[in-house]
Amino acid sequence: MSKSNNVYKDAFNRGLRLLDETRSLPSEPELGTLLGVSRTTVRSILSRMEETGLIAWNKRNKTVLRAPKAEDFFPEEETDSLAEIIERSFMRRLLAGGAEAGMQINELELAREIGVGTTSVREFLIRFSRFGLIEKRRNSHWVLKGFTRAFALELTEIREMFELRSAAAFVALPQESAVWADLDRLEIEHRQLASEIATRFNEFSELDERFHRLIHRASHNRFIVDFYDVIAMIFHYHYQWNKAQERERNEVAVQEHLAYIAALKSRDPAKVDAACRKHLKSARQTLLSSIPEGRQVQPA
Amino acid sequence: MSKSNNVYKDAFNRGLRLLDETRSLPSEPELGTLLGVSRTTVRSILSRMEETGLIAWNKRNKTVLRAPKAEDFFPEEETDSLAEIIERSFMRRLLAGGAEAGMQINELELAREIGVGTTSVREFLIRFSRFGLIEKRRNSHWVLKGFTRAFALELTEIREMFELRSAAAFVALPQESAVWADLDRLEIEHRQLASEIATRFNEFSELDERFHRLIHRASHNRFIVDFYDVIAMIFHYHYQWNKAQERERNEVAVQEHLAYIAALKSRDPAKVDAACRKHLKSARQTLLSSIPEGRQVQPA
DNA sequence: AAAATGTTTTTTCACGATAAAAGACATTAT
DNA sequence: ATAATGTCTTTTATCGTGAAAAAACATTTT
Repeated sequence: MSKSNNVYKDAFNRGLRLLDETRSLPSEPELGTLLGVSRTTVRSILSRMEETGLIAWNKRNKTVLRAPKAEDFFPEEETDSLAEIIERSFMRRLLAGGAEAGMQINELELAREIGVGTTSVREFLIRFSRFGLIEKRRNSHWVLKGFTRAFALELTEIREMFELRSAAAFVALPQESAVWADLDRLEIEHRQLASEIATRFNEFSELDERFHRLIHRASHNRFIVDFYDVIAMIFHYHYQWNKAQERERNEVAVQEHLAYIAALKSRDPAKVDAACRKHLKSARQTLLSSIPEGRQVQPA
Repeated sequence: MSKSNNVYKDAFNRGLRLLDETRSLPSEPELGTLLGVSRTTVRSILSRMEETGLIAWNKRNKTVLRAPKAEDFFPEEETDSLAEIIERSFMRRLLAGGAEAGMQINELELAREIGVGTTSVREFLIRFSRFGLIEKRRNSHWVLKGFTRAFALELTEIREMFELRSAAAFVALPQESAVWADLDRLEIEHRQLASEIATRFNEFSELDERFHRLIHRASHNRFIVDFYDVIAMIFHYHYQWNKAQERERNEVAVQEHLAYIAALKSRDPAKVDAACRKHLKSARQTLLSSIPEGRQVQPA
């Protein structure tokens, strides 16, 4: 098996959802941009849709014959890219098992365990190394640095520098800038979420990421924008493993975001700075409190 | 050819230089740590040294028979790792030829041109992507973002944030910290270089890197420390291609460093901040002035 | 002529295989 | 008993290969 066709399968599944909405599908190039794949893949998708009786396909005519059923979809797990599979496996090991700092990482073993080639694992590790959790010994193995308190502190230090600067840049943007409309939309979403927080609290992390990315983008600095990938990754896995007080935490965070948004809209740098600092401080606390390890010195 | 033995060749060359200094070589493990390679490689080296009559080797006895001659060394170009070869080729193309932003990068073409496998090129590009000069399109090619004025500004913005913070952390280090001795040593090297600047000006960039890395390390933040790799890489290639006023530039920079060092030694945060800002400002100017592109708007 | 479809070529992604290098284990020397 | 040497095993670095996917080119349709 030299390359899985997950791109095709994933696009096919997404393509199925389009069938509900229309009587006939658009042109191949159009479908390509819509699904984010090449025409080659679009044609494979259309072929299968024809074969399984979903559409009648004759050149430009792609008539929808029936609505897709559950069995028309490819199974979810077949639509993931290898990189995603490796990342999940790796993070599970890292967060679940004994992920002690200093432990060495074996490419071959990882590859065998996950059931993939070594090249894919190597490439994953190289990409992953920018998160600062692993490090390569020249001509030798990788070393796990560990998801430690030190790591969290270093991460949040940079985060705070970058976000304060981005927030300051944000308020300096002209009124015509599209970000203000984006911010208004996010504010509405926040208010909706706040009013239904009891049931929808688990939707917060996605909203959180979008909100912070919007702010970081105002820096117009690729290094700042890219750094948010590190934060997002950590928070993503962190929240999957630490569900303690999730509802309460998110409830607080939503309110902080609303205050932050209000400060941004006031365009008063001092208010923004204060609201931003307040939110970042509690975000830091949340992260730190989930990392045990901070062996307190016992008072004598 | 599945893997070049450049590790062996490079270590062999370095091993040859040890022969000048002693009458007999130390134990295999000791040589291993000295040369930074495994015992396996050490033994290959010793074998060859024996074969070519450089040493007599019998178990623990490794007697030096003669001094190494020029022809004993492996050619320099055979000691480079593939990654170094690829990086150089890539940077040459990027800085020399038409490196227009938006241009797409072709893995296969690059691999063919350099004469290496695609895997190595892929891995290089992934590693290189953290420098912010290229970007991957999902399931598709890489895109060159270009070494533009915008890039230089974004880079220096982060550099300045990080270095100011590191310098502030530096002065807060206790007197017992080893960094103060390191700083003293660097100061001496700076003074020596300053006094012979007319002939040794090209040695500055190496000293520059060591100095700034020392300061960044005081941040105790892996993201700050790692970011210096980006700066070092850019400056490294930048200086290879822009030799205009090299002597004058370096002369100024050495003096700025000395003032900066004096400020650090004074342990006065305000002075440090001022000296740091001054130096970073001129470093930024130097970098910016070498990037043409800043198409001036012609006065009407 | 512009945009779609049909066809062919090229590139990316991922694998297994192999030599270099590291590492582990067994044996011998101080 | 410790530390070296000798030997064997495992892992890393790199390549060539082939299928998936993209891209380029040619042809047809509106």
